[in-house]
Amino acid sequence: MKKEISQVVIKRMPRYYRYLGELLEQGIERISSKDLSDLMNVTASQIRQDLNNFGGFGQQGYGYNVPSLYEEIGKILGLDREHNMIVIGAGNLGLALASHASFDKQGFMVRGIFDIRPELNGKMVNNVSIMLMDDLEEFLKENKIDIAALTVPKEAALVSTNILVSVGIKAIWNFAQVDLEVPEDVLVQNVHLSDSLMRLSLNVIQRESKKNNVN
Amino acid sequence: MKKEISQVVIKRMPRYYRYLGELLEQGIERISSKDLSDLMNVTASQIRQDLNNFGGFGQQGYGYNVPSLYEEIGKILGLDREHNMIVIGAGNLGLALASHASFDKQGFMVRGIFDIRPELNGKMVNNVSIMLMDDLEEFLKENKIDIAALTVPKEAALVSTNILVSVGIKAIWNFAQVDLEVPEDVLVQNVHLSDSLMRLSLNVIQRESKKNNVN
DNA sequence: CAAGAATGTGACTATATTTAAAAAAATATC
DNA sequence: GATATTTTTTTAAATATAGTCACATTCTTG
Repeated sequence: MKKEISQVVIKRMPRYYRYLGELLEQGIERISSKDLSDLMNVTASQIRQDLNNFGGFGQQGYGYNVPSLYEEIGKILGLDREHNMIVIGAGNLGLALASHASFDKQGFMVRGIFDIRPELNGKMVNNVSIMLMDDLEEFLKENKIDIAALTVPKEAALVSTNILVSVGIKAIWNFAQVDLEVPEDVLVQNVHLSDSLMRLSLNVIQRESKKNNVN
Repeated sequence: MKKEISQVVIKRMPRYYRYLGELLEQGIERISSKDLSDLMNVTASQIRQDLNNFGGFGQQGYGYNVPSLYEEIGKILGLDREHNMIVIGAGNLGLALASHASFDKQGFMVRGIFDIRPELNGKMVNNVSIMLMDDLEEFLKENKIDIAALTVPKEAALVSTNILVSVGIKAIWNFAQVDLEVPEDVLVQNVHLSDSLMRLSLNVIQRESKKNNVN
């Protein structure tokens, strides 16, 4: 029986990967959980426990081998394979995602961009062509797409989601300001920018009121 | 003695605000925590407890008044005031933030965009002018800016952060792939898009391996 | 081969969430 | 119009989850 890995742990994995990548660039061969914890401002035991969810990558008396741990976490994150992506919405946000170099590098390949505006049809962005929303369904039937990024307004997002789900897409990266309703086997990863900004604002206010408070 | 509000609670507040906004649009006057919980797929007790962190907004036997709760949560999130923002980086992502209509509506006003590329200097985006990075420091001294959004590469983000901090900016909305080091009184809200995408990827893999597992 | 280093793991503590009990307000009933 | 009943929030207690600590075990290294 495999234990389910909790979302809090999953959330931390990309950050480990990022720091390991930097250590790798610096040519550092080994690192202890203690040294990594100092670098990342988390406890060493959390690092050890997080990693142990996926396996024992360290070695007593030695620590962790940077190149090998980097590779292992990469595998855990699925960066050892290619992911075929499409972007729905050719606005600034959609274009930003489609032309983001580091996604390519990590194996997330944008295979198409879709928009409702006819004047954009056929335009190329970063070697990927913009197509019409009307062509989405057929495109999805002809190409094996793993992930769809939604960068369209609320209503359009709901319509698009129905198409995506009906064609069998299993992962949606949602930037629209709405919670998508999808079948159980479809994963949705939300990036609610407004929510994030409001959180920042709330924290600012909390900070202020705390400061003004006679403690 | 005021109890500190935990980040998990803060994270949920914008979502409540979003749903309350939709109820308001639909002209719904009152709602019980139970009905809201069905709508939002969280437990009713969590809603009540979350809201009670900020005050008693409900009424026994009645539930919550939608317009008034919407307004109260708005205040909590700081949407009753104007926030002056700048965007650093006039790439697609920066432009997306600068031209995002709903930020304006919620009181987050973009007052300037900064970029290193001289050819963009003076261009207008959504009634806001693009300025040179060299002019950033002076601009910040002459204008009261509350929030700076960082949409530049790693190295540029670190340089910009130093300027921002030195001039006294207290809130940074960070889209760069790096953890910023700032004094204790400066708040950083990270939006790590790559991390988010990797998390989606990891979850997809987890889902797959679970499916293939003989349980 | 022995001393030191650092992981992996189980026990403990803290935090977060849910359930349960109590209190208050609104509506129904006489 | 007073009283009983229902609704639903509050407050408190219990459970579940997450994070930390500490140590026995294992590996490295001189």
